[in-house]
Amino acid sequence: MSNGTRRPPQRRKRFDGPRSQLGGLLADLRTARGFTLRQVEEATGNAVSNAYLSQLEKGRVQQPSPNVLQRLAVVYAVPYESLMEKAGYLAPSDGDEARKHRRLSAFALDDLSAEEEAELLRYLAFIRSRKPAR
Amino acid sequence: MSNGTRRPPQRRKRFDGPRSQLGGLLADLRTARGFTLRQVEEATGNAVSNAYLSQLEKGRVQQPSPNVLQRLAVVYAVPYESLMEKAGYLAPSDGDEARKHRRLSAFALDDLSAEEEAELLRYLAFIRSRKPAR
DNA sequence: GTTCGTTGCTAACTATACCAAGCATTATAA
DNA sequence: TTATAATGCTTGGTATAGTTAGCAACGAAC
Repeated sequence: MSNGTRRPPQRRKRFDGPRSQLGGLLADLRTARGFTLRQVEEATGNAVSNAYLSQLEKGRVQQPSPNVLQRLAVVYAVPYESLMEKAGYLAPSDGDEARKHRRLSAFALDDLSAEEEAELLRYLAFIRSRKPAR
Repeated sequence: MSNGTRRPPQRRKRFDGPRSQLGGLLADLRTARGFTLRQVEEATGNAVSNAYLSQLEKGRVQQPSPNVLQRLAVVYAVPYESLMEKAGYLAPSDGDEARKHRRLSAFALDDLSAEEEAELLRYLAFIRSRKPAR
């Protein structure tokens, strides 16, 4: 009752081998932002259940529908197309449109692919995990 | 055998899903080009069966997968996006959203310290150096 | 007439996306 | 300790996308 601020339990990370591309990406995006499965579920307006999101991240779903991908793209603030591509929808056949310029200028975050962003965020989380919380 | 349970001789219009805009569009596209269901099936490399195409045109399928839509878009020589839109995948409104999305919104950039930014930049360069230019 | 051959269409079935409910674990509070 | 809450994850089930096999109606040739 008394509103003690609980801290989320930390789960041990398991290394279950090579993750599916989309699953790993989604997991990285979520954890890098510090969201829980249920937070994402709510952020999508209950359009994506936490159970299903878990299955997605574990690579147990082959081809999630674009509806789901779009919701997640909004929540994670990544381009919809990159998720579609990872899901195997957008043919990588010399895709010209999805292939966007990469400037590589100063902090060209606009040009980050979702993959790169996920890696960066993961790395940032790693950096910060070594320092006391602010 | 085959006693009285015959189907009505007249092919009558079943009023099932008149509001399936996608179905009507697909039917129009096909008939306008003089294709038969089986011709389209073959034109898609047997990726879309004639039976399923019939269901699509009759509006019996709610949301065909993008794979199917892309195949049909190629066969009918129409933009993929229009079929996606008709299928209800791409949001019709939202104005000119698709161009550039805001990125990293959840992970405020101003939250980065100078050291963190520098480290991320170096890491980004490292990431990109490992991948051949796309 | 009776065969073919083609048309659109449907029934029956399989595969799987997706959810509701719950479980195991961890952490905090009493 | 025990209770409560929050986490990731699994299980059982339902809805539906998509296929294979086939049917009835229409011709054209025999």
